[in-house]
Amino acid sequence: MGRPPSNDDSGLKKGPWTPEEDQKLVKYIQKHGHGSWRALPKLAGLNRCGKSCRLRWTNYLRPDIKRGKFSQEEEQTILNLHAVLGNKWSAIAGHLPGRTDNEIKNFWNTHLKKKLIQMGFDPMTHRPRTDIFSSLPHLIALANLKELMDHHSWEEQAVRLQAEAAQMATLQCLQYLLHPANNLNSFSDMETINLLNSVSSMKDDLGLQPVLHDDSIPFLHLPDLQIPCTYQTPLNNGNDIVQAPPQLELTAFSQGENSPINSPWLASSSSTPSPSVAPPVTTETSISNLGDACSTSSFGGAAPFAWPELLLEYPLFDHEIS
DNA sequence: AAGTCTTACAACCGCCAGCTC
DNA sequence: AGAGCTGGCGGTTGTAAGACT
Repeated sequence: MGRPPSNDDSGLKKGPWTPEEDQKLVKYIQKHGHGSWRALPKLAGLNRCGKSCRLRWTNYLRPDIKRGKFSQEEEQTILNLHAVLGNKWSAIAGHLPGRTDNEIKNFWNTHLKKKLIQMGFDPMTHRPRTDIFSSLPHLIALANLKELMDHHSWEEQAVRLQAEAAQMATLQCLQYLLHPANNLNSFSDMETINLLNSVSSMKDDLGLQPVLHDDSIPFLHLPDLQIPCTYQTPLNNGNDIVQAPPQLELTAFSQGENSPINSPWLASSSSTPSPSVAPPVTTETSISNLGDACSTSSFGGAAPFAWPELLLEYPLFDHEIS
């Protein structure tokens, strides 16, 4: 791996390091310390620039470097720290003894970033992406197809895929709404509309039939979770849609329950219509048994994850998507 | 078996902050 | 004050190795 040996304009060697060069560098630093990196190459008998020597030492040759695969614990630490620190690789590396910023950066770019995207989270904000609902069934179907083909009929596969996609999308939707950063009162009209459209199109894409609730409420019926949605769209009536926001009402029901379960969260989350917005966005959300929903779904458990403001849980796939 | 695509990661590049003179 | 130097950092590149067709 790496690059072919080459020399820059000043005749200094570039590209991958040979074992002999490594040996010279290690020997010199062990005996004298690195001192001035600029002066080191000449003193150590290397035809390299000081910067190249420093990188080779700090990223590869340093004796305290831990090599090999990242453990689950390290992976979780990186996720947690990245949510707080962002791409501050050196700061993250400071919390992982023996790991270099370069190694963590590479691991992030090749593994964790993709993993978050596949789970439907924005790797930069660590928040659920609201634009992925329509593609979820496809993603999950790809992940499950091979395994399922070995054991089930196409009809069974279709039913299971629909259920899993619906659960996943629902959980992400609810987690997004639950996140304190998504202050429901501060939802922009377009965000709310997009969210509703996502839920609505998800329902359509999955072929789930709405069940009428109270004769008027489109009721998205999911295997473990039920979400009644009342909304008015597009409400434009010839006016700008932005001036006529929809009304969103989401209530989570636990499996087997006929009525929503009261939760402390509900009391603190009910929004009061803001007088400054006319007509106001009125959004009420109650969530219960989110943990149950996780455990009864096929996500394979949940791993604790620290949002900057709150400890939430990322539902983890029990399988890799390739 | 051969060609193509994807993944992993070492190494490079450019920018910037801090220090010295 | 500001020019030059140095080291550190994050982003990007290039390619070997493995996977896939």
